[in-house]
This record gives sequence, C-alpha cells and structure tokens, in this order.
Amino acid sequence: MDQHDEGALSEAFWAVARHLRHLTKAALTPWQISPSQSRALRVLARQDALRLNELAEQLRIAPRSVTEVVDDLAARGLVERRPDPADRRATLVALTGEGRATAQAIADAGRAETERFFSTLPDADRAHLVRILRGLTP
Amino acid sequence: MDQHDEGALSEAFWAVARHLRHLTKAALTPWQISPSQSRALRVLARQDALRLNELAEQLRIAPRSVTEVVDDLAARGLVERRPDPADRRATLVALTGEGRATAQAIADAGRAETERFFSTLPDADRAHLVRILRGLTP
DNA sequence: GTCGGATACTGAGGTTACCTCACTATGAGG
DNA sequence: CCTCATAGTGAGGTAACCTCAGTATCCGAC
Repeated sequence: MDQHDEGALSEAFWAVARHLRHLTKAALTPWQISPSQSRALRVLARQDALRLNELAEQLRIAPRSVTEVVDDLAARGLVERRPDPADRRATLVALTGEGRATAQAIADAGRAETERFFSTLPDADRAHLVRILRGLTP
Repeated sequence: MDQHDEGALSEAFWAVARHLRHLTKAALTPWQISPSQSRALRVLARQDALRLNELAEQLRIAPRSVTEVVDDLAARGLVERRPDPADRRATLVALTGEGRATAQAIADAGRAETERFFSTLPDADRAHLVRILRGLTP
C-alpha cells in the first residue's frame, strides 16, 4: 500500500456517502419532511418522552434550535408538548400516534433504500463491511 | 444475516462518516476557510482556469452561488478572475500562487487526517474496504 | 449587416437550519 | 429566603444556498 491508496480509500468512502445521502434524501420526499425533522423523529421514536433539553443533546444542536424543530413537527401534528410533572420549567416532547406512524414509515423507507443499495454486495462483503466499520468507531 | 444487520450496516457507515467529517472539518481550522471554499479550491487545483459557469457545474451549485464563493476567495487573494479571451461574457477563475499553495496544504492536511483515521486498520482490512466500497459506486 | 433568441455573470432579495444572547419562570442548596 | 443554576423561548444574526430579473455579449438565421 503506497500513499495513493490512502486517497483512494477516503475518496471511495465519500463517494459512497454522497450516493447514499442522495438516496435517503430522495426517500424522504413523499413525506415532505426536512432532514432535521426526520432526525428528530428518529430520536423520539426510540424513547417515549424527552425534555427539549435532552432532545437537543441527542441531536447535537443548541436547545434554541430544538424549539424550532419541535414547533414545526407540532404544527404538523407529529409530536406534542406536555409539561414535565417533575419540573415545571421543563417541557416533554413525545410522538403523537400519527408521528409514531410517520417515524415508522420513514424508518422503513430508509431501511429499504439502504437495503437496496447494499444488496448488490455478497453477504460475505457485507459482514466484512460491518466488522471493519465498527472497528473504526469505538 | 437477518434484517437487523441491515440497520447495523447503515448505522455503522454513518457513524464513520460523521466521525470522519468532524476530523476533516477540524483539520481546516488552521486556514479559517469554509467547507464550500475548500471544495472550490480543491476543484480549481485540478485545472488551470475555469469559467464560473463550469466551476458551478463541478461544485453542483447554482452559478449565482459560485459568484459568492469566488468573491470570498478572491478577497483572500487565493483566486483571481480574468476575462475569458474567447468570450467577453465569461470570466475565468484561477488559483493564485498563494491559492495553489493553500490548496496543496489543505489537501495534505486532509490526507494526513484520514490517513491517521484509517491507520488503525490492518492493511488487509483497508484493502477489503477499498474494494468493497468501490463496488458500490460504479 | 442586423435581429431574435440563448448564454455568462451579478444585484436584489428569499429560505433553511443553524447560532448566541437576554429574558422569564422555576428549582435547589446553604 | 436568597442566591445561583437550569429549562425553554423571543429577538436577532449568519452561512450557504436558492430564484428571478437585468445587462452584456454571442451566434445563427434571415
């Protein structure tokens, strides 16, 4: 391996990332939902109720920005705010029924898309890929 | 492989992408240069002079947006505009000497960063990775 | 030649997804 | 009860895009 392979590795990696990003972005169009909103839905689908606070942390954006994302999702009826009984300063956010259904549908569509994308690989390569990639992020 | 591995694959992939994006972003800080500017530098480093037009195409952004990127780079003395002798409507953009040096330095720093990132992998895995990733983007 | 439609850039102004800062309401320890 | 910290949000800002309209120029048809 000489230094040219180094560039080749990151180049190949970013090419795949770009491709996959386009695919998943396209997969979102039926729901007319922005990437940041869908990220929030995905996070919320994994727990029943979160403080705006905690949501901000999990999305790695500023609390103030979460207010906006939640405003938008609430306007669409996908999430609802309710007061935190344990702390009157805090607000809990949770998916509504429709929100849960939407989150599920989006996750399925995304999974189908990546499935299709990676399905050209032989099983052995997919296993390799998971193992190698996991080794890179401890 | 059941359907859970599917999610695992894209999850592992995005985790690596996120990590690598942070690293390369951090690698840019010494130059105080924005990602879009560095993308433009990278494109310009591969050819001697481009019309704004063509630069827009290669960056996949609107021509109007290229005007701004080039304005910024020109203000820093990294690129210069000159009239296209073949078409008086058009403007050519080219790296200045300093621009060329900067582009080179940034490319080197990025390569070093990804080098360091992937260097934890055994050579065999890196070879695998390149081969597999390349198979995904024909 | 010149005339009508395309093309190259840019000014004006909009959008999105973030940000910081300051404010209000509330909580919690001494 | 008083101080200090914390939760959410209004106000206002920024970066990197965008569209649309305008001006200068090009080019093919007449």
